[in-house]
Amino acid sequence: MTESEKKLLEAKTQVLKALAHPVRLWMAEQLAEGEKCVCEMVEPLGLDFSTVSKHLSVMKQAGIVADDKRGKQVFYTLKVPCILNFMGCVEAVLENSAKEQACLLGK
Amino acid sequence: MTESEKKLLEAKTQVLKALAHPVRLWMAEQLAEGEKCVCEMVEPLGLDFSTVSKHLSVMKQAGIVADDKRGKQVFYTLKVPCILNFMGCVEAVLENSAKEQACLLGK
DNA sequence: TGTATATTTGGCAAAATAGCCAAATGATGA
DNA sequence: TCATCATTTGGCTATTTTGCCAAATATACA
Repeated sequence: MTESEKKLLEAKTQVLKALAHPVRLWMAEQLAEGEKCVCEMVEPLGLDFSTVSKHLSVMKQAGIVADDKRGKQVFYTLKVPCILNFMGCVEAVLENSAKEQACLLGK
Repeated sequence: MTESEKKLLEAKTQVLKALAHPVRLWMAEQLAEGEKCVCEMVEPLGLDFSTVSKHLSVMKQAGIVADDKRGKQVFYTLKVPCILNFMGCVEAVLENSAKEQACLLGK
């Protein structure tokens, strides 16, 4: 593996990591429906404001979301909706696993 | 957020986490080209046999690979090729970020 | 200018993850 | 059966990630 292949791999990984957390995945799903400000996400998540902000900054760093400051609030949008197409695949994995589980139990 | 929504979110996250590591992503890409035994991946990665095995077990647990023991070797296959469609989206994110970076530097 | 509101940043402790080594398991063939 | 090879598991430390608190920033408005 060359150094540049390694670099590319790390870069891709960073994007994946930005989604690979329950809070951030939830945020991505929320943002898929339209922009939201930080304050709108704090309460449903039941987390500290600073924690929510940090999660959003991880996603921003990864290039998945964009922020837009308007007045006192900051609105986030999903930059790459194709990310959510992927969730169909992830759900297929889960259904598959559930089926296998059921099959094992049936024996 | 209900308890079952939380459960679903965690399950999806587990699938994403299984890909969100350079070593595991590399493995997934390799397996996309066809089955491989553990021993074939150890050397290119330059990691301990046990480390490679553990990474594969994370992916197996997540339901994205299957293992098949034949003789002394264990062969792994990618169960869900749609996972790699997603990488197109991830690459789009990276290109986007690169473009923005270039734009900022150009100013 | 001062105050209140929304958000980010720095710092810290707790939890999760990664990778190595050594030991255990499992299959093959002498 | 014994020795060997491929792999997995257990256990340990080092690193990374998470989430809270407190403090800093930024904006609007009195």
